[in-house]
Amino acid sequence: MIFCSFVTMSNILRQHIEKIVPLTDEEFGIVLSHFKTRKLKKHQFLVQEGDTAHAHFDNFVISGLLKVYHTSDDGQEHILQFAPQDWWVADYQACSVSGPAVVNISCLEASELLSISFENRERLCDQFHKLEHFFRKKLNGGFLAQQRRILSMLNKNAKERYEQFLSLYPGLSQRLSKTLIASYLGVSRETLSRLSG
Amino acid sequence: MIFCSFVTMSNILRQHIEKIVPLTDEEFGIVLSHFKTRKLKKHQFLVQEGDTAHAHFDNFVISGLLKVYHTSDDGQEHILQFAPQDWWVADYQACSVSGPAVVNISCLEASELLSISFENRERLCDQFHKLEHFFRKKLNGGFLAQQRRILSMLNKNAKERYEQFLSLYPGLSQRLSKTLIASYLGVSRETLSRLSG
DNA sequence: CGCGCGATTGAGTAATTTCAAATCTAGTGG
DNA sequence: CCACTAGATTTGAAATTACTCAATCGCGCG
Repeated sequence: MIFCSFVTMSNILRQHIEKIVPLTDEEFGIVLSHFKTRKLKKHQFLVQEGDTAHAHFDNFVISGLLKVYHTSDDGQEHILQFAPQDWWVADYQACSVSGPAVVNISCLEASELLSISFENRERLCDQFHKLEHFFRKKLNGGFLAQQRRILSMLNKNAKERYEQFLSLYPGLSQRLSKTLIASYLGVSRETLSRLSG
Repeated sequence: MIFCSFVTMSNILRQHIEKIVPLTDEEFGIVLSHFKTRKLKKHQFLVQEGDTAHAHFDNFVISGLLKVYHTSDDGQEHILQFAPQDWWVADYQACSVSGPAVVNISCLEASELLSISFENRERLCDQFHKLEHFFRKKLNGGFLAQQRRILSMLNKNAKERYEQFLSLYPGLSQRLSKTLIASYLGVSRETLSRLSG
């Protein structure tokens, strides 16, 4: 695993934002100053259920892969989201309620992030209309993805959902164990195994 | 069914927005000028799958009740959202892709709406930072609700999902047939019937 | 080789669906 | 007031789907 330099990470973030809103050098400098870099190893936690500090609230993934999940009383993991490079990942629940985290976020691969606290993100949105626009557009994309997922859970059986997952995220499926995909799709790993053949 | 006057409808919208961002009279006047009122009867469609016009893209429900749903090939309805008074309802998919509508939206009760076109909404967001903020916050709430719903589909069995629905939306459940609730929860109406007893 | 981990397979069980029939309920007209 | 109808709900029974638990397989690695 090769790590990026700070300059490289900054450039990746800038390009990502500028797909939606253009920024001057000065503006981007200010934006960037609100972020911190983080490097996490495989299996390390970004957020654990019950955490009360939101210093690393919203996270842009430069490299690596994370999972957002909830553990039910019987110990089963239910995956809400995978977050590969170029995605944002957060405990979105904690943001509005600003109580303790209700989900876990951990690394499936060693990962590099640019993290921003909840307060800093809101400050940026206040200060730069452009950034409020950027975050709204991003959120809109996430909303649509979730809506599609809900529809596929209402609509499709396990096999169809699996095929849809493979075609939606072809690169991702190779980096995930079938067990992980199963707990994203909402089926047992045994059932998924019987489907693939 | 008693209809509201235009002034009453305006006030409801203003109060709704001002829960998040304060507005001057002048600002609200401009905002309001981007909306149109609509009255729809029970069973009438706001959006039908395949519609290409987005003149009534985003809709604030003053009174009544609507459902957003998708019909699968075998004719089954799958409900993505119910929209009672004080909620927003849109074919969110159509907004980003701006292609034809992929869902149906129809009235379960006679309804009064304040509708805004996609273009007008984006114009408002451009013109007033406050409104971009407002819509981001609203979207965030919707995102969280969807995330909770996904989790409950991964997490809970039919009975638990039903009980959660009843406790989350106590007022709504009385206005909905069990068939409708079933197709929101993703179970057959027969199964839901067996659970309630 | 032998260990560990993920994936697969088998068998029995539980939950849900499907299709059909019966019941209930609200509204209508005689 | 009563009969009648349409729609929604409930119930029954068989079929399907997915789950659980246990055993086995396959593979990379020390």
